[in-house]
Formats: sequence, structure tokens, C-alpha cells
Amino acid sequence: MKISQLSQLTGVSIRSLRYYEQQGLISADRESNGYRTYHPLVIDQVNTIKFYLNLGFTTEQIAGFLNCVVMNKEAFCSQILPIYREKLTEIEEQIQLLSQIKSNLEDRIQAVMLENPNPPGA
Amino acid sequence: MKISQLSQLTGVSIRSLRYYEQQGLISADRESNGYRTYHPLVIDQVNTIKFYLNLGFTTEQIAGFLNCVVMNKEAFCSQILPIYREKLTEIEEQIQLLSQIKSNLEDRIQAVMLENPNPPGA
DNA sequence: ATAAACCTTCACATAGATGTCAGAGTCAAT
DNA sequence: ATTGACTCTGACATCTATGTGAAGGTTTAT
Repeated sequence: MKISQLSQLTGVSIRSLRYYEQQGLISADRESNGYRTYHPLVIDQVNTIKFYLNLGFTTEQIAGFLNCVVMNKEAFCSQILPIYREKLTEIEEQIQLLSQIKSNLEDRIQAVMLENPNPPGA
Repeated sequence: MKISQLSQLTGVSIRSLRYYEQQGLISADRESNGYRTYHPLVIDQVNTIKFYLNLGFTTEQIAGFLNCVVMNKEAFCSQILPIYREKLTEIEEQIQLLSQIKSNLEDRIQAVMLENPNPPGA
């Protein structure tokens, strides 16, 4: 299939598909005219990439384990565990930071409301 | 005081101090030679800026309410409440998104461990 | 053959705070 | 007067995925 079709089927922009290829995440054959031709399996692959991008991995990180994930469905791929765990820790730290910020913000709101019992927008 | 002193006292780089000035967050008098001279009150102001940057506000947003905060200690500044609330909502959304990502990640980890009962790094 | 709808590559833009460097002026101390 | 430590402005780099546009080749249908 051609690139616009892959784009439609995956919901990923043409621009991004070419970018993924440039980053080594997907590959494409070329027709004689230079057009990219994709194997149907690439659809799954792109969806997998979407999934990991949503998880907060960068394309570079994804490139590091995508083959493993795609080929083996994660079995026999225990190398991926530390990566997941590292990411998990990172996410947890972000959540903690945001929670702290949230607390601070709630404190500020309380402070304003106490000093200003009848604000217009309350 | 001069800029390097302010930098030391606040822990904010000289580069950033100049940037804050450019964004209208702080102001400086100039000596006859062109050097910036800061009023001691600016120290507090810079610390306040640090605080709000940590809260995730942009310098542009901070510029919008900094005068109010610094001058009035937030009293009589009920206009600031909607801004805080908006930011709070934003933070809460980020936390929720991260929590979902965290769940997904934990699922992946479970999946790998089930398919791979005795991984080297476990 | 001409237009519409594809495809290609290359490259610049974005967002935001900060690092860093270059070129140049200034001040203090020797 | 020279050196070292400051200061100034201006500008480019960073990080990352994606948007956008130009300039040009291809295919398909009329």
C-alpha cells in the first residue's frame, strides 16, 4: 500500500510516517517511480509505535526495543523489562512532582480566598 | 547590586535574569556605564518568579499576575483566582494522563513477566 | 494534453527557558 | 599599562514530533 493509505489506516500523518522511517522505526520498499510501498504488517507496527509514543517513549527509545516487541510479542524479551521499569519510575516521579505542584496551587488558592472572602468570581 | 550578585543570592543564572527582564518580569536601573543595578527588593521578586516557574507557569503568564502578587501579597487580587484554578485543572489533567500511562506500563510489565517467568533481571 | 491528486526531498518553524559563544566595553588592582 | 574579572548585546543551539510549504516528478482521468 502507499503512504496515504497507511496514513488513513493508522491515523498517523504522512509527515510522521516518513519521520518514523527516518528514525528507523518502519521500513518501506520503493516502486520504480520512487513511491514508498508498505507491507500490510506495517499497520500493526505503526499502531505499536503510537502506543509507545503515548507512553512517553521517544522514537529513539522505541527504536531500541521495537523489533523485539514486534517480532516476539515481548516473550523472550526480558531486556525490555528494565526499560519499562525505568520509564515507570520516571512517570511516578513526574506524578509526584505534579502532586506537589497541585498542593502548592491549592494552598495559594486557599490563601487568596481567606484574604479575600468575597471575590467576584467565586 | 549588580547582576552577578543577584544571581548568587537567588541561584538564578545571569542569563535567566536578563531573560526575565526581557519578558518584563523584573526591572533594573542602569549605571552610567550601562551595567544593571538591582534594587534589593528584586531578590524576593526573583524568588517569587522561581516559585511560579516551578508551578508550571510560563513567564508570560507570570508577567500577567506578578505585579499583583508582589504588590498586594495576593490580597485584593481576586483576578488571580481563575488563573490558579485553570492551572490546577491543567495539572490535574496531566496527573490523570500520567496515571493512565502508568497503568498501561504496569500492564506491559505484567504481560512480559507472565510470558517470561524467569527473566534474568527479575 | 491538461488538470487533479498523488508522490518525492529538502528545509524551516514551533514552543520555552536556558546554555553558550563572540565581540566589545569597563573596572580594579598590580 | 596590562591583566583578570566583570558587564553588555546579539545570536545561535538545545530537545522532539509534527506542521507546513516549495519545487518538482507521476499517475489517472477527462
